[in-house]
Amino acid sequence: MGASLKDVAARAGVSVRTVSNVVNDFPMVAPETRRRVQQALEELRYRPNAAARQLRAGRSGLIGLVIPEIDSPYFGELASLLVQTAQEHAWTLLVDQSNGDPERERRLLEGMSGQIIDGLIMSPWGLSPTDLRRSADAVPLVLLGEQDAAGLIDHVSVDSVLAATEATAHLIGLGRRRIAAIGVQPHLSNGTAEQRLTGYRQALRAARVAPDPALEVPVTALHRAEGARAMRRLLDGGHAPDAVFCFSDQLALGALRAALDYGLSVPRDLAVCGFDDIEDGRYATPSLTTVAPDKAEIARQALACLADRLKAGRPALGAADPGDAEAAAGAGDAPPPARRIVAAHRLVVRESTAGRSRRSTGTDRAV
Amino acid sequence: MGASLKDVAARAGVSVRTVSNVVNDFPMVAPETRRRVQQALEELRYRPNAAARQLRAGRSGLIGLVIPEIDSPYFGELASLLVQTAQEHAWTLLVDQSNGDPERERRLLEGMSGQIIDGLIMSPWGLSPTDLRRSADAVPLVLLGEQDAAGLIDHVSVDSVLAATEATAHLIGLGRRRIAAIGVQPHLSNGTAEQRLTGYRQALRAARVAPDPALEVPVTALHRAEGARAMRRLLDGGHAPDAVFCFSDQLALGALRAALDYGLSVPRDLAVCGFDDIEDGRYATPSLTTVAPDKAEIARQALACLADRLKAGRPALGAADPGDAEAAAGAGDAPPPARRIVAAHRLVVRESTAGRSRRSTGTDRAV
DNA sequence: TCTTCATGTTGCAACGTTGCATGCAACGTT
DNA sequence: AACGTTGCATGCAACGTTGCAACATGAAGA
Repeated sequence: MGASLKDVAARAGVSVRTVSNVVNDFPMVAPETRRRVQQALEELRYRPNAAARQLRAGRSGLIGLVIPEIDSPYFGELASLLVQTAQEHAWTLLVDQSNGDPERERRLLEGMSGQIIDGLIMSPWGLSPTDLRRSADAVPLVLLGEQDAAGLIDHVSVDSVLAATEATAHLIGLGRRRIAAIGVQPHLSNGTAEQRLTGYRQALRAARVAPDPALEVPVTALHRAEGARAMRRLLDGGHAPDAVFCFSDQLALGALRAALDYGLSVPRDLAVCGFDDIEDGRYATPSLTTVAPDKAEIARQALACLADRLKAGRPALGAADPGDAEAAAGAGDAPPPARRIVAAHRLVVRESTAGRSRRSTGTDRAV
Repeated sequence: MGASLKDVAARAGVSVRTVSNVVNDFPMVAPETRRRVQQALEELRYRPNAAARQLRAGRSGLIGLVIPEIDSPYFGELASLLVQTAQEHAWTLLVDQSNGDPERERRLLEGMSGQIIDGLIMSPWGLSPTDLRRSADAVPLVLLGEQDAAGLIDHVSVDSVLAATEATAHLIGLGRRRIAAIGVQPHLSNGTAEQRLTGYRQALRAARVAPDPALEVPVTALHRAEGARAMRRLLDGGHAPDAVFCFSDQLALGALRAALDYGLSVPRDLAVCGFDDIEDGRYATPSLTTVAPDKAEIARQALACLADRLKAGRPALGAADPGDAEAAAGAGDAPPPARRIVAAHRLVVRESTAGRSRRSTGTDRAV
């Protein structure tokens, strides 16, 4: 255990309180005293004890992040942005992964909630918004993802229906008509797959392309292996499509690989479009057309939303500005309704759906 | 703020201490009392306050993890394994990223160290072992990576020199003689690139292949873009190699992409080998031969090492078994010297260096 | 000289938890 | 009847920090 305020006080010959005043940069300290205390602080390598601070102040500066998988590129990139953005709020991120397991999601939610962390950002796969609402009580919660939390919980996501419509319309615009959709996930609660399927169907209907149930392929996970399996199934089953919209880039990369294995040329024989804009897709051969959610905006909005809740929720212990405290208290009476924040997205067209030569500069972000 | 022991005690009509006894499953509580308390606990949805517990007990159950980038596949996979393995130790991981910036590494090290976290796992890029030793004091520290911490700090890594030798020997075994190395990083302190370069050179020497400085290409980062740039430089500069050993899979995937853009056939014209065994490499076209560090073992060993230090370092507050406390105290006298733990690795040969047909089942982990 | 004031400095209490020591019944033993 | 023993329950203190109120000190004003 390191040095405490008491140790420093003893060494500098002042009271504990004065040391605290120096540490916290309070004005009412004589220059000479401040100097002496600062020297003692350095000599003893004093570091404030976060646990004690939190116990007093009721906040820790820690934000929990629960995602299904840290090692999936999409969540990795998102987590990275969240960690970076959190630094701007002077927050540290406590990352845990649920593997999409509802039980584990609940345990993390209840275990972290109300404890140690000031707020929680979660991308649920297994729990429904109602479950989430019931389990989360103590701290503000912001969801990432498409689930319909209808006024129950704040959440941030892109408009997946619209994005899927645009992606599918893009494929239709290439003259494709047998467009498969890979990534249907009936068992998941988060609504992502549903919304993308809805968008896909809407685009087909709008273009008067007859839907074919055989072209809607379910998967059990969003990994490459599943994408490859789905594509093989399509090709083996005699349902060969001329384009495929995958609900994630990983699925698309797996599908791409399988198609190439079957001797297909992409995009000539098969156009491939993904979703997420992960880095791998930019350097795949051919590079992958995809829907790019504005991940930086998602991170920014999620944290901003949490910041708002924190400001409103707690009576601002020791608020410096009385006017501000007033406003916070006023907002605190009627907890503001849950927000639904929609982040931007754009369709990034690359080689896997373009007519361009394969011998191009390659990526839209080449160095 | 949630309910405290005091609230529960008031409701159950017992003392605070008794509630604590129930919460902690102490035996000396009458069944009837226990029942009453438990009911009160549930009614008030009591959750123990971690800050207060830590303040008392001196430990938090939190382990810090500082890695350069969460979104790089290698560190993502490693972080994922660490989080999972940490669960077995009943630890939660606090993840932060340094971007390899020495200043930021130092800040994280000092800021986290001694505070809130019980231990720290770090993969330094910018700080030298000496710097690290100076900054880290309060909590046990385990390094991940190749740097030579010579007895200063515990660390876990694969034998990069040996692995690089094997990889290069594999390329030589294919009959290749103009073997490039992509990934030299003169400015980094972590020793990874140096060791892999050493291994590469050793293999060349052992096979009596004349080294060519023009084939050793530096990079400024381990990303795909840099790999592509390096490969273009090799091909444009008239130093066309017939094989390339990249110090990371990401570099290899970038190099692969650039080679394909130049119309080369891989592996016919150019054999490509990477390092890390990230998932992308398994599904690339062609799939990527690589050195696979045993990441699960790295995670396991790092946490086990930390667990040892924790057991030895602190006098086991309230040790249940006196014999055990004795042993811990005995070990505590002379802090055991820093350990160097070497994790296993293996060379995974895939399409990018094999003579196999391109139309294969693809990956060595196909589903 | 006595109040008023500004400027520094300090003691006390409390945040929620748990180790330790003690309290207090009811019981069986001498 | 006095005693130790056992089974439960409780009070006190402390972990390190900070809000609050109070305290000194000296200078300015009445």
